[in-house]
Amino acid sequence: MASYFQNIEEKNINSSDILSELNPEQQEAVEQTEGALLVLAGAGTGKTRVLTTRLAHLLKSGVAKPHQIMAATFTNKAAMEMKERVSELLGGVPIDGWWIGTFHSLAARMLRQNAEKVSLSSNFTILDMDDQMRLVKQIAELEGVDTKKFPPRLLMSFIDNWKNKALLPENVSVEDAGDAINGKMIKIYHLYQSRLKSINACDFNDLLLHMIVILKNPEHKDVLDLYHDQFRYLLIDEYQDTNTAQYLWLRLLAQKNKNVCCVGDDDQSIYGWRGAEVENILRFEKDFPNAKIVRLEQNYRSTPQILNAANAVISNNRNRMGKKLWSAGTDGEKIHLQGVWDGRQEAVEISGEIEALKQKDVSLSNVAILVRAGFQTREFEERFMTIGLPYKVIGGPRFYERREIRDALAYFRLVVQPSDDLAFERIINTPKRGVGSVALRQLYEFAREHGISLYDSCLALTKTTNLKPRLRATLLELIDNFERWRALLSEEAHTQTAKTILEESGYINMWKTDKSIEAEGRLENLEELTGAMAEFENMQDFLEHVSLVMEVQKNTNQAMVTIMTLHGSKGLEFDYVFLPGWEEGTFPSQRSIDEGNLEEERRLAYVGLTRAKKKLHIFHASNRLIFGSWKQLTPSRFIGELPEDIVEATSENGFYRGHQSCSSDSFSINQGNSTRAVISTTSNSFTNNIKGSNQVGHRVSHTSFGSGTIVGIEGDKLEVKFDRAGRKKIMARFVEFIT
DNA sequence: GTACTCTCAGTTTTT
DNA sequence: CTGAGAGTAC
Repeated sequence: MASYFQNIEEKNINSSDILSELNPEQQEAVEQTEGALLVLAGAGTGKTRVLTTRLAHLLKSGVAKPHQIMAATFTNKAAMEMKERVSELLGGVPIDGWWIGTFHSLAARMLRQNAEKVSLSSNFTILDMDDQMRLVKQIAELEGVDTKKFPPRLLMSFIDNWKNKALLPENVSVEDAGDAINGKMIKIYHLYQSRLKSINACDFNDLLLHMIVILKNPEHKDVLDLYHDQFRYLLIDEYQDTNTAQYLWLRLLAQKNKNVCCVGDDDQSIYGWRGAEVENILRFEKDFPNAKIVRLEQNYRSTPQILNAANAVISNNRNRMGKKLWSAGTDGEKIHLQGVWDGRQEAVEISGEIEALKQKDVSLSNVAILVRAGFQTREFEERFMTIGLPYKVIGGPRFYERREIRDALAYFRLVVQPSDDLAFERIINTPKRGVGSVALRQLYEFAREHGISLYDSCLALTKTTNLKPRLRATLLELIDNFERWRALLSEEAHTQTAKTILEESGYINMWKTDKSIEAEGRLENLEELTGAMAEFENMQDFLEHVSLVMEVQKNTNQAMVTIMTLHGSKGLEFDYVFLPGWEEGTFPSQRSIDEGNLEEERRLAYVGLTRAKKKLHIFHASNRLIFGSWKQLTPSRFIGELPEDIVEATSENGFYRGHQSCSSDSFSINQGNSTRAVISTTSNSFTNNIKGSNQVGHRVSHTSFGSGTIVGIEGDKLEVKFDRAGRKKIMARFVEFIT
């Protein structure tokens, strides 16, 4: 560790150089190195920068050595950026091994050092959501719970909520559990936890939870003492997003030295549903009586118009600490507000705007589309694909969640960790080798009876004659393979072994012989997987990375439009930001309206608005296809909260003007057992929903009506007789119904 | 044990 | 509309 310190000394950088770029308030926050400090800062005020600079300053001024500082962030991206920036500030020192990372990765690292204290071994597996669901489902079924009525998702959400609050099964009060799942939920939680231990695994929340248990246990006071001695300084980003478990963990670590620096913004608290407690920010002064609070309100990111809009919207929230962002800038364009007919037109208009920006030599990497929910990205993807506009969807279907990747990982996991029953189950019959549900049940029963893992059951049963000869031979071969692969792992490069495993298990071949279109892509993904592995020293490290970092870094130099959720956009900024789908039910989402959780939703709007540096475009559609049926929508209440004088509203097709909700341009149809409709073929936003040729007698299908037959053509109008009664609402503007 | 067809429920947001 | 899971026929 001393070598890091020397490196920093050798670099010829002054403390004052580090600080020179900051304003007085920011400097104050950076320079106070002793005691507790809360930086309350609005969007775009450089709060993360303060945190990063403070870290560099602690090192540069010689107050601390790298391993004495722990910096926690919520996303891997934020952690990586912090590392890069710190390294840069210190003149390019290597930052490997420093305690900068996400809450989960830091806790995981600690837990590996202490796993045996919660009866795990240090090579425990970290389960992903899919594994968690399958596990809880199995348990529920064994307990006779109807998993149709109580889906695993729901069961898991009970457990997650308790874990977010740092409640162990024995601490969940009966009142807390209520009569959840007929009073069985606590028992399921108990069983879930013991099952995790028996397969030597943790879920995400356990990483923190186990550490809290250890640090709180007087028997392990030595562990707490050790960390107290080591971590002299704690730095926490996005403090408003901490849940109770994270809060307790931090407090345990901080209680001796009390050198804590948190930065946060109560207006950007958007993770309440994940257990985040904004109260943690409010409680800060109580937890650390001499805490100093620095407020940052000068925004360096956005134009006055954008700030104005953000301030206006967020001021409708009652429950906030209150702060008002200001900017020294004066120039800026009005906010562009546009109503469109439907989701398709929304995509068309936005792609048009982006093309226009491109004409003006704006780099596409400065443009983002921020949506409320993942499904909204689809319409844009289709449009961008059609017109060939480069784009990337962040947080879409994730690399490590793809089927082939999860299968491959299950093989690797089982090699490293034979007790991983979930991995075993996943690959035992993939590729198909005649070990179906019957065989699996037999293994299961044996495993339960003897309290051992499925792999060990395999091992034991193949030594007996209890299995059918064919099955026995198959399993023997498989075990033999696994033992060999495990041995290989310590002999040769892990990337080589990985390839061998996929090859010899027949997995690669399974996709090579698959005739479906995706097969080729899957093989490419597998290549990419083994490629990504090379960056890690061994298989164990790689698997850890995979479970904590779901995203794979794709380095591409092409500038692309970013499409992502509002949640994913926190902490980022773009020159041009498009905010589609500002309708009641879309944003704010129906769920948050139903649950009366509009303040968090409004904070989300605030986050979205404040991502923009130069210009904001807000869109809302009158009609949207939801679950395959058309729904009419009214503009979001948040639109009404924008100050009129900074908004420039435009509309296409003349069906929407200004801030009022759009008129009812639709009606429902239901005429016996079939529907006849005349459809205008010149209206592209409607006829794009029709598939088929335009000749009398030909069949067509419509996204809303289903299929029908063309009975007449006149000019640009088609008369179609649909097979069944239309039960959907349709736009009267483009369709007339024949009575 | 596998492959195909049918029904039904589901859309927030994520480490 | 789509995907998962169940049910059915080989």
